[in-house]
Amino acid sequence: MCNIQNMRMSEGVEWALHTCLNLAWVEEGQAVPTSRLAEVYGLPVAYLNKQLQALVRAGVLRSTTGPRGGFRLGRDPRNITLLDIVVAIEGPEDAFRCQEILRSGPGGRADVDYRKTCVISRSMRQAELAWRTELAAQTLADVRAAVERREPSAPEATRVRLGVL
Amino acid sequence: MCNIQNMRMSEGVEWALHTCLNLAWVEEGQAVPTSRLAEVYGLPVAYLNKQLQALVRAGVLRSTTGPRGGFRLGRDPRNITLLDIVVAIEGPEDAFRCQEILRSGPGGRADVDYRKTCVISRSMRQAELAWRTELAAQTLADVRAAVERREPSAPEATRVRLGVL
DNA sequence: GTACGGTTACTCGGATACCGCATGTCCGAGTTGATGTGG
DNA sequence: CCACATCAACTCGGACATGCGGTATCCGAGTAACCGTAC
Repeated sequence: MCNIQNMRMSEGVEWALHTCLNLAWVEEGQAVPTSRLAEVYGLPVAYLNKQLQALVRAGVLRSTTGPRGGFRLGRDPRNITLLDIVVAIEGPEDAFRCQEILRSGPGGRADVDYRKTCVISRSMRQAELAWRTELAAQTLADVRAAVERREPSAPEATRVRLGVL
Repeated sequence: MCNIQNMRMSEGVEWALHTCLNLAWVEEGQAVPTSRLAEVYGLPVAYLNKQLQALVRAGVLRSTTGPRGGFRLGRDPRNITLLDIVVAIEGPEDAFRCQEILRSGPGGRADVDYRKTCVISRSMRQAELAWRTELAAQTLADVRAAVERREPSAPEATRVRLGVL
């Protein structure tokens, strides 16, 4: 009896992050199909496609159909934060959803927004805000630069692996 | 097609937080059974009991069986942080689980811990650390004091409602 | 050689199954308090 | 009146169902490139 598995982020987030990073090394105008992107890490093609669709809806990626089609970044990597990618996959909702159980409690009032007044709710929101702030501070360009600093061959190697160039 | 529901924290966390706060107003030595605690917010008794069991295992609460039995705080409210309660319910695992997909990627090595080297993984961990730090900074005593400041009648009202005193 | 139309192959996109975990429920073990009886 | 043994009720604790949402898959719509043909 060990419930050590709750509150798990979708594994699609990890796929999305790495895939976006790879796309950040592709020169502008080039599109890469899902099959190539999935091949890099041996991911299930159809499911990765589904995740990328969410990124397109969020504006992080742009898609093109037909031959030579595929995905590319939707805007400059300096304007794409890690939070953008996480939110695109996981949704904008907080992990902690205040159900406002105080309303069912003693002296609960229907006209009060307990999400704002409840001390506990405020603390939880504040913590999540710190998390979001941290993620929003890191752009895709930052991550790309950090990786290049350690592995200068990464850009070239990635382009070759993706079949562009 | 709107997946706006992922990464949800168990609703039991909210129950646990409010219940622990209520118990923080009970004078030491008194135990309150699940039925009373659930009654306050109209929660399902058996399921709340299950959550409280997790808190007992974590040392946040102590339990007593038999008549006059029930739950009480396991230690001083100043030594119980919101993080303690959240971890007790959700488990110690991070929300973002690095699957180390880099290992399956180009040049992936079996002897490397990508949880530490992967730049993306590090960023995600750093963000979660900020979240944890924020939660660990708030003790149950802090929350109790904050509520009392706004509603001075809360301690007495809670004790009455719980049937103690 | 060039322009154009048809064909083909390739891509994304959303609709559709499957499965695991969180949710919800139940009954049994243990303990305490009460009660009745005997001294 | 007091001590003790028995009884009964109450509590937690873990084992057992269930439903929903994430995971995984598939096929169809649309498009761009290619190729062959005609000029």
